[in-house]
Amino acid sequence: MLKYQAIAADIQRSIEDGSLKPNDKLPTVVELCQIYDVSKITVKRAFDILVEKGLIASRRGSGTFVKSSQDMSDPRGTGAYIKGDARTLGFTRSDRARGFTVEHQDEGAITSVVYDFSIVTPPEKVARHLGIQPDDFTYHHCRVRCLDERPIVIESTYMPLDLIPGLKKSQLYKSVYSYIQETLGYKISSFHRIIRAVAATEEEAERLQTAPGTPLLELEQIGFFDDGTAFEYSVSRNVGDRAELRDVNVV
Amino acid sequence: MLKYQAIAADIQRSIEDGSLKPNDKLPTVVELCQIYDVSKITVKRAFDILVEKGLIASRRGSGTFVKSSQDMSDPRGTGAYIKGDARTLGFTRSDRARGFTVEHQDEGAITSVVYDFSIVTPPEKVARHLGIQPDDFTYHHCRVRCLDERPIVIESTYMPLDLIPGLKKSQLYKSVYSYIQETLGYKISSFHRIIRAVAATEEEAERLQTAPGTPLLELEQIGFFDDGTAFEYSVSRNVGDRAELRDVNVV
DNA sequence: AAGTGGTCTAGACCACTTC
DNA sequence: AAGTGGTCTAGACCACTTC
Repeated sequence: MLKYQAIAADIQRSIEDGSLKPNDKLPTVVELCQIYDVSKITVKRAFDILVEKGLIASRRGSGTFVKSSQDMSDPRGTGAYIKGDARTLGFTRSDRARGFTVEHQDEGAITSVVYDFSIVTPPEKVARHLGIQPDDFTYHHCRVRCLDERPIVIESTYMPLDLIPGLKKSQLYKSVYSYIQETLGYKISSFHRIIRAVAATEEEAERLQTAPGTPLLELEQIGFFDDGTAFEYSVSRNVGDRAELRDVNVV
Repeated sequence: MLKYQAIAADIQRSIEDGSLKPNDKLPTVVELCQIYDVSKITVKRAFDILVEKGLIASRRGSGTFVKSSQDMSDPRGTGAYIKGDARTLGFTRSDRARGFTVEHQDEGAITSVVYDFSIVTPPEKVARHLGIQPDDFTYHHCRVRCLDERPIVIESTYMPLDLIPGLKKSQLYKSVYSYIQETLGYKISSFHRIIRAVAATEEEAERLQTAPGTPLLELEQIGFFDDGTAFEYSVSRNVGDRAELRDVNVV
């Protein structure tokens, strides 16, 4: 682990276990340089991570402070939410405050129903977003993911065949991302997303065990490897009252 | 403007005007150091900005490349969308590709209808999120914002009275954020958000000129000054087929 | 072996806040 | 005047890719 990540993780731990309380002043940058035996720029990068997470705020001339707790976790008791970076984790659910999330795939509470898994030529729009030709083959799969037997989201995903050889239906019941990252060794680096509210169609309503017209949170998304290659185009629709998306937005 | 920001802006300009095309290789870090007469870490920070925006990707050992264009602007032709950081800009609409947005308040196309502007004691939940006591006074306002006469979003906002003296109803027809930043001199630094899909109530439907039950994109949001003080709690509900939210998510 | 980007140092210099 | 965080340098060292 890199030094600035280690320092950020260490400070985050102090905040989460209560040794640093809301509005507490952190040690100064120079003190932290001595404590961790690093240079200023390394402490600054650690701060950047925690500012990005919404945990601290710095004031030039006066110091760096723990933000007053803004515990927005699971306010409607839905028991499930999607974090900002949830797509890399696969499906997640709320674990504790501060938006910290953990995978629960091994606990058996999260299940998938696969409605389609095939190799097709993609729609023109999908081909364009993936940067491939319309006659290049892609995997297409459609699945519903459930938390404790309750359908949460229906996803439709396209991935270029060339990029991801050997994908099998059985992987769809687990995390496709871990297959890509661990088995194939690619590094997923970013997602471009558009978020909308839409009404459930009849088919979606049936598969999601809800009524047609029910509000769904739609995520249209393109995933990229760290070399900038688009590896995935996906549209997922989450049942409005069973999922939500969290975000920390630094200006 | 800081050096790394200037370099990032310069490279972004080259990408947008086509001098750098998708998949083109940028000059190496060392070359850019010479071109701009800066050190490596400054070039790296410029790269970080552009990676964050989804414009470039670096590959250790081989170079830095322009991402293949992922033009997702206004795919449904709604003519209006909310960018990731739109809340600081106030209400915005699509201007060009790559998610670049501009304010259009001076063109008269964006209008507001204010349904309520009063000083009240906040609900318990709001007080908690703002870090104030339930008997501390807050401004409360509810308004509908329209693009070309068409209602897009209904907002309900609470702001602590103590923090923002002198707010008048007339400001609500312009941007409250510019009042806070320019007139009062505070610096807005971040927002915590939860995004959901919900159904329009009868009252909302009437004010938004749509049908009850229509899917709305809800943003529940807390805004912070750069010293970590929460200055705003707001819930806004955007008509599903008239607005969308964009996002670039770096893992 | 040569070239690439990423991390990190030790310290200069600056803007801003506090006293 | 002293203390705070933010930017930036010049360069070392490293991990990785390309040839």
